[in-house]
Amino acid sequence: MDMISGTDDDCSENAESRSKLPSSKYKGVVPQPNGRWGAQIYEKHQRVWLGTFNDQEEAAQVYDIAALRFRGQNAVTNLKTTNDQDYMERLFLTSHSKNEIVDMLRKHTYEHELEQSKQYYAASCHVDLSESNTINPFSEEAREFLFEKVVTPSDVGKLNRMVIPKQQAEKHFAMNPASASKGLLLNFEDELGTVWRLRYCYWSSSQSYVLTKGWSKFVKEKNLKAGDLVCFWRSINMGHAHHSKLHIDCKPGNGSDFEEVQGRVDLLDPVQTGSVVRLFGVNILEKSDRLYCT
DNA sequence: CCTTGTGTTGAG
DNA sequence: TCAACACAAGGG
Repeated sequence: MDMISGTDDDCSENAESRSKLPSSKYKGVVPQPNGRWGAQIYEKHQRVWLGTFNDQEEAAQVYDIAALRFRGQNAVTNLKTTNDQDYMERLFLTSHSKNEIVDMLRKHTYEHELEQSKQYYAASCHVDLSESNTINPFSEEAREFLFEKVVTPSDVGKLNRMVIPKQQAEKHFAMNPASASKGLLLNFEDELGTVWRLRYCYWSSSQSYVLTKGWSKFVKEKNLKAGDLVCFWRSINMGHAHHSKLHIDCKPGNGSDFEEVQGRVDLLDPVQTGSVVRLFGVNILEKSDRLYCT
């Protein structure tokens, strides 16, 4: 019934050393002359070789990982269900360059590195979100911190908008007068690679810059609360000099209500008391440039 | 040697 | 963008 590409039945090794190689049922998986399996993915008219493996499933799995890294969460995969939300793995994938992922796959060290990172995330609670003006040496992209805001009750309320502090808006999101009334549609990518399309416009009545359409969805899905931080940054793709992407990330505030938070002078000064942040379901304490578990 | 993975082509 | 095929490069 289940004749899986006759590894043992159709090519009975006769004098016909030239028999056809068995095809794989998996995408991105190709047979090798010695009976092993190669994995490959194409990008930009070019093949990217992912290595050779003993069995199809292993090769297919490798293809899947590459596909998720190269093409995002909507990639067509063999075995991996894109639904199973492995937060850690997605973060792991998006925080490594394609070359790094490919190297791991070729050297068969991906699973190990992933586990290593999971341990690291859980143990040290380190994450490189919202680090200012830094370049991640493991990424192909340089990141430029723009600004962050502690969201107000009205930002997460029924007004379905977030006010961007005027100074920040004019500095980082310059908008020509023509677009002001209509606004601009901006794409922001979050740390998981999800793209949020937000309308950015100027409200002359209140003389303020705001994110409107799409914002309430962001608030809802990220479960943003007053006092939480929203961070904006820009990545510059080193390969294509002129392409930069906008990014948005958020993290919980320090657990107090917004009113309490407002009363605290040292809210944004981690040196003073350290702020508690929940990451991966763990409360962590932020001190200087490193994060520690509480 | 044997294995990898590139060159290449043609189908979709 | 993809797999099929042939075979040269490369390492032990």
